[in-house]
Amino acid sequence: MSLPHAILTALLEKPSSGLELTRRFDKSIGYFWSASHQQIYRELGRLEESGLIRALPSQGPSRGSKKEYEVLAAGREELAAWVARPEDPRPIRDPLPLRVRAAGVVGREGLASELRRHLELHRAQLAEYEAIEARDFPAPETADRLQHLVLRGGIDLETFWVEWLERALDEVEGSG
Amino acid sequence: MSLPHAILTALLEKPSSGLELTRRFDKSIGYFWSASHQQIYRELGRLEESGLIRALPSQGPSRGSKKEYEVLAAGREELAAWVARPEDPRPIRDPLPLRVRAAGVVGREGLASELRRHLELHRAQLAEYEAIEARDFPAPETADRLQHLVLRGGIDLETFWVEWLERALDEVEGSG
DNA sequence: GGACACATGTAAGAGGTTACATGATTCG
DNA sequence: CGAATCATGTAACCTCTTACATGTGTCC
Repeated sequence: MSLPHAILTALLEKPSSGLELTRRFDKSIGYFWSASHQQIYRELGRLEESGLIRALPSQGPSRGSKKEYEVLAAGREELAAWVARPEDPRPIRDPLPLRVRAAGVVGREGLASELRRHLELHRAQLAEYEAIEARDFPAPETADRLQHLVLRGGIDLETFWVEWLERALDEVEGSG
Repeated sequence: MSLPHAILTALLEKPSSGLELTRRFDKSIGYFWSASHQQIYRELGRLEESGLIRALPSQGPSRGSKKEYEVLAAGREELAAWVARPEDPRPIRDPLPLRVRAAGVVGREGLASELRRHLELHRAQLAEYEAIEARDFPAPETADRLQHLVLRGGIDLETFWVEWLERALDEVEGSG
């Protein structure tokens, strides 16, 4: 039940249309959540129906023409409640370490190239985040500290992957 | 499409029943994948139907009595192919950093206690993994290097969370 | 035989992915 | 007006979660 809250947060930061939200999910929200446009449109419909957001007045048909949403008081309250609501960490599900383990059983053929490919992808993501940090959070800061904290999380998580993949490649190429 | 491959790996390491698999998923497989017993029984059925595994001969009804599975040649081949198959990293979805970001918009009420709770959970998980490492991988090793690598991944990932949560708590308690 | 752990299974529904459908706007 | 892009939406399907159902073996 996190997608609706991710959307509420994004809409509070700035009222937007579905496609704009989709793009923002690809960027900053995407540090820790992702969603396709199909998911977002469906969820916007549900949120509107439950009275947590509303579409800004506009004319024209529903298909094809832009529709902007803003958060209502009930939506802000729901989001504030969610921040404090106890919710356990999600179980982890990442196929890559699983594949490394499988390689230990059935052989390492083809593993190294996949590890290299993933390493490059994570390095690129890390570089992107670091560029964002340099641009948006220069110098000892005063504001937006929580948003910076989330970005640091993204950076540190990508750093973890890069380092783990480097070690994995050492192991696989060194002895395989 | 990773659950079937996780099961194939586990069954190759040791032929097992559904419940035994469930327990092993809670332990070592669980470093990077989790699954409920419902998922596992369903997937075992599918894998058997596709001819990748088979149930070891036994008598008795299907409900209530133990049923062990082993991997067939086709299953081993499928797993080896999966190790080498290009597959992009999964999009990240973690609600906790999202909640931190939401707190930046609607206020930090109740956030610190959730962060503390998660910090304790991750510290406990980290301690558990480190105990496993001390027990199963003492001294400069010779074998099981890939499995150790996966465990190190689990340890480093938990370490990331612990450090990020400590920083987050500093931020939230220090100024909030 | 009652309680309890062991063990397998069914069903409904939410969340996510993939593929496709359709209208509006802009630019050459 | 044709093509590309912007923009919203539908449908089918798969995975995962939650709740429940049912049978077996053991110990008292």
